[in-house]
Amino acid sequence: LATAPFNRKQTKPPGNGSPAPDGRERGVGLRQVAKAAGVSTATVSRAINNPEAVSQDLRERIGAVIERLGWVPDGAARALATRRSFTIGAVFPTLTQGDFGRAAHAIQNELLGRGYTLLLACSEYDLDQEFQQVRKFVERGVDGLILVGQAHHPDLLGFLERQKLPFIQTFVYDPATHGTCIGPDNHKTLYKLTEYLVGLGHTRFGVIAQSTRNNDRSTARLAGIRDSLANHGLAVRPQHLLIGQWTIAEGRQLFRQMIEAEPRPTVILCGNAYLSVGAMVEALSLGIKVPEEISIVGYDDIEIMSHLPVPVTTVRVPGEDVGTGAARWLLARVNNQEADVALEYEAEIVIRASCGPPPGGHIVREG
Amino acid sequence: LATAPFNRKQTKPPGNGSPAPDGRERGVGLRQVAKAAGVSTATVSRAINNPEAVSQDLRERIGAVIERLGWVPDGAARALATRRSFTIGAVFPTLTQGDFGRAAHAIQNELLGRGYTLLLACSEYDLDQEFQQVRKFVERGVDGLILVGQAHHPDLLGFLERQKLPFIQTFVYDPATHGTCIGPDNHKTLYKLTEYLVGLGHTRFGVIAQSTRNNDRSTARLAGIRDSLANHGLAVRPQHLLIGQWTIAEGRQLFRQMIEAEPRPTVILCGNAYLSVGAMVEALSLGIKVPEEISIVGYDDIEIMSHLPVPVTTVRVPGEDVGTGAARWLLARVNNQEADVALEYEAEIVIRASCGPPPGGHIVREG
DNA sequence: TTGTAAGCGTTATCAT
DNA sequence: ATGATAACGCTTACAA
Repeated sequence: LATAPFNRKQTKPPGNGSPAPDGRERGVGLRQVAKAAGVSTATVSRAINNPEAVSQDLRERIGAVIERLGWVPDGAARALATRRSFTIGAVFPTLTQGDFGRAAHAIQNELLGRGYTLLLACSEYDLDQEFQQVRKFVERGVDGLILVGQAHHPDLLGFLERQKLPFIQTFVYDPATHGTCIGPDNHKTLYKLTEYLVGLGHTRFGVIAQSTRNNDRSTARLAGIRDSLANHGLAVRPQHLLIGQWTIAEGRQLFRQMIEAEPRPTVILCGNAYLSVGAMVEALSLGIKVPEEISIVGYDDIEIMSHLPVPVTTVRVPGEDVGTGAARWLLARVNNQEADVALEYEAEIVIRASCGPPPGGHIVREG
Repeated sequence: LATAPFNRKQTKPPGNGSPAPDGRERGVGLRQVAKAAGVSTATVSRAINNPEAVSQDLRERIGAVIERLGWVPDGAARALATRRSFTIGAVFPTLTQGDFGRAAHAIQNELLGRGYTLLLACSEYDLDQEFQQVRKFVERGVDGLILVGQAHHPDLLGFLERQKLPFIQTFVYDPATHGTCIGPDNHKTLYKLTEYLVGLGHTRFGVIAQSTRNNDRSTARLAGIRDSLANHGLAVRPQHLLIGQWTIAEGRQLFRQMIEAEPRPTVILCGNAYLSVGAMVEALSLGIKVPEEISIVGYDDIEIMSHLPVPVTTVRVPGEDVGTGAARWLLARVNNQEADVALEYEAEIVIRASCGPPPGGHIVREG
């Protein structure tokens, strides 16, 4: 039935062929340009996509006509014909967080320079929403996809697999999954940071973490802390593990809660910049001396952290580099080229005044 | 020549017609779905775009097949056929500034709920870059465009005009251009704010403004300040007008410069949140009492401003509302409907501890 | 309600 | 170097 062939070309209404089927004056298109320049559509197409293949003379004439008519090529038609959209999609949990904003910027710059457009969306840390955004992007025909982290909707990766869509997961690096991720090794980073703090003599660690629900990076960081502490026979007490989101207000409130715990921790590790700023600000307003009475460290570096009365020690994730690297790597994949990009980006521990030895503590170094 | 008709349909290579031209197994498409469901492509198309027009039976069968085959409709083809992309483009100067970030979020939510996708780009306050981004968006076939401010590349508006592309300019409202803009009236807002400060008794106004180059909102705000002051026979002294960008570091530096001016201003108006935070932080670190010795006010409200030891008085622009309104208004235009949206959004003056009467000053009230 | 087939505005493959 | 024309994958009259 529906598979039957049908070749009755004669059925076509009279005046036909390819160009200008009837008298309708649609907006300017390739055909109008071609006609006005007295050449074929193929030549105009070549003139813009592969100028060298067209004679100097024609190239100029066509350029002039395009200018005069104000023609803008139709991306949809082009995408349909080439099966490529020259578009890359990126889904971030949020854009208002320091390193994501920096990365988005870097990605856009990198893509722009190579003729690609970036489609940007926010998932608000919601896996379903992320999946939905990704589907949208796939429908829009993106040539590649940039995601954050490795925790996704259970169907997401399979979906991308079936669509044969190149993608890269950013802000994560795990040797075990080399080739799919780009960013810092979250576990290693917090392991190092914790080692440093243990080295200062700290023994009671408070953690104000971002929720690990739908956030594998947060999970990895927590594991890094735990593994380091375990090395020294230490652990985070239950009452010293608090969960927050991304506001200064929460940071303040959780800090207050933390210092009332028994025993009081000697240092507080915060899951992101806002929580740490909140903790710092609250300490200030309570008149608690940092780092003399308690040390505070953050994660991610936003400008205010270095301008507070007691600047906050933190981890600086090279968001720009991660973004640029992700874009480069992805474009290489999209074009079946070899990608010459680093996949692991070391996060830097930025030591500022907010951490020191524990109160009454003594430096204990392994060795 | 190129205008000659050509009707030699017979030239076509053998096996043709419309569907499955040859044996190639391309990815799943509408045709594969139709074939698998034993219906025509038209029916499948209707089943997804206009389900009511298809019998219950078929609708379910088709849905199952789509699911099984994992078909994702091709947006480019759809856009080509419908002449619509269900895509809206937005170009912001930056995303890392409070109100823009909020607006972007709001726009995205509004669009998502109505089946549109948002394309987001940053111009970095550069008019050429803005124009370039807009051109890209037009090529991508956006159905509408969201811009910030009224200052654009000289050819931009004409370009949009010729493309007959609906657009709206956000974060500006000027009764003179009603119908093209949505946001607060920048002139009015700073006029009001200045009146308030004059009312507190201030006479020497320092201004740390954002550059007015390529920034009509900044220009309007400056004019608002000047007009209000003129009403009282006052003016901003040249040495009291400093220009910055958007970093806390600059705010600090310019604050230092400002308080060394002769005479010292009694109040400093900052062009954005970061400059005001910088000023506040610098005052703190210099031990200058705010507001006793000098008052500080900002523009735009970011969380940290209310958490500093002396919270900063500022103007809160309803970025979410502006974004939502802009999206609604634009979609209405795109669909030739009446837009039932407010175009002026009053900015709110958020009074906090950072401003008070001038040192040794007395309250002077007009009237 | 369902099917047929003509576009949508490009690109790309052939010829010439 | 240039021209003719068949796709590209979908929507949508129009027909049945």
